[in-house]
Amino acid sequence: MTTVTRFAPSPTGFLHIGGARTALFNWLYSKHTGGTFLLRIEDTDAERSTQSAVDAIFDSLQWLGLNWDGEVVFQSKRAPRHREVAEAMLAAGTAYRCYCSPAELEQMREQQKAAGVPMRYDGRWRDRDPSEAPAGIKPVIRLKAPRAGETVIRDQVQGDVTISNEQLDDMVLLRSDGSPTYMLAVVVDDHDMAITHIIRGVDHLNNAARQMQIYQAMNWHVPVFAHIPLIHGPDGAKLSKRHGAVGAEAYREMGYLPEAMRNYLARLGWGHGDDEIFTTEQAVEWFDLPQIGRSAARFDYDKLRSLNGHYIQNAADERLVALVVPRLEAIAGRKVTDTEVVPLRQLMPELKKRAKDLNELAEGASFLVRKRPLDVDAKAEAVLKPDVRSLLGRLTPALEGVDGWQVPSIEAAVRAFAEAEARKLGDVAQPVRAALTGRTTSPGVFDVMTALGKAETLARLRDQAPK
RNA sequence: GCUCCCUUCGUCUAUCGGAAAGGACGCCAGGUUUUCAACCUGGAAAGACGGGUUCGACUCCCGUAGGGAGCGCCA
Repeated sequence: MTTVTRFAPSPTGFLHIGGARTALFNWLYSKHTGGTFLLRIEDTDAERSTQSAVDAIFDSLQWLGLNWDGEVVFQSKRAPRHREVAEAMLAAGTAYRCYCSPAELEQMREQQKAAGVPMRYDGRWRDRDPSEAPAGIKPVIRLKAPRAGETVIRDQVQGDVTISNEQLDDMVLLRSDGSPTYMLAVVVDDHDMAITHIIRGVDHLNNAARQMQIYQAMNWHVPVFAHIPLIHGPDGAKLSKRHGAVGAEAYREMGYLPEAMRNYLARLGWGHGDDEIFTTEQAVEWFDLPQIGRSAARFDYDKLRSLNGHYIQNAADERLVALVVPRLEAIAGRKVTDTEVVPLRQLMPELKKRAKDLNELAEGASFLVRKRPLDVDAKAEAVLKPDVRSLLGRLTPALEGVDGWQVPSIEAAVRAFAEAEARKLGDVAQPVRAALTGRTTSPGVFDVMTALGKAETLARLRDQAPK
């Protein structure tokens, strides 16, 4: 049997980072088993669903490289089929009409709460004759759930979870306006889409029991369940807006590489021995359901950044150049010219060692596109003391005579200068860095000087030398 | 309130009845260096608590505490 997995988000906002991981796990499992990965948009809540959220989901999944197979299924378009199943259940006697008003149900719940008993629909219309139906009330259709026995979910992650059927009430399948509820819709869609494995967050674990009752009522084959733990914020609390970036697209903006996200997310709640850094191909090869942990994991930015730094270091220079140029343009407030891209490309091997995200990479390269006189940050300013500035003043003439302007010739000249000044090389190099980049961190100064060219180098040095 | 789930270094995790409880991030120290970074070496750091079961428990069972999820004509 080939496996069919699915990712089924509701389009009520951006793609949550937990949702991204759920999608990743489904994707990995389908690839691992050579199966199919489907996407279904659960947009039955017309009130909260938006087109922009749908677009954001597509966009984020594509960015993460989690491509789905076949056509996207929109749940809202399947309402007639959901209704059809509800009618079939009615006909089969596994569902019934309930004429309770919302107010009546509210009252019932309050009484139950006051009495300290579980809040559940008491089944008052379960065996009542429809002829007793009050006029003017449009009924809902409820599942005639088994009242005795128990429902056990054989979960690949959580193990066997047994829930007494007494805990489960007769849930609404079809609302009074004829629209299907989520519970009905998921089951019907998963069945119709021939989903074999349902991998989703544990927040659906309790739902799984109710859904199983629908499968059983319809005599449908029950798919394999795997309920994965949730991701919490760094503080251990449920991930929410106040944690900042919770949408996948925010991570793209923050300069994370999709392969780093995949690696990090895969490692959150799943593991393969001591392996920390692995390719997506390896993840596909190794991924399996039983290896998924049962406890919630906290989102650790430091570890993500560390991984991202690793992937940046190993990324092709050309790719990084392309990713960084727009960010450089944002910093410079103008287009980056083709001639400026040349030194950027040249310095990329050194630049990328010093960045944990694309924004840091752009910041590190920004001296290449900044105009003179350079803005100098506080740390660099601290380096440029008066005596250091006069030192730079003396260095400039020494550099003017350098022929060839390549690393060896520049280095020879600077070393000779340092020696003549009875200074260590570092005493000269650090001020030069500060003057040329306005920062205290950069690639090697000789590389920077070569990239900048002789004229620009001398000009920037003179800018910082005493007048 | 009721039901279900979870609990190993600060964080992510390995362990699947017998190990000095391993790795990674972060942190600290050292090395290298032209600064920072990268890189290399070393270090501190964990089985929530209490009972069992067993010759022997991080591993199995029970309880307590803490955390999470669910209990809608939301998804």
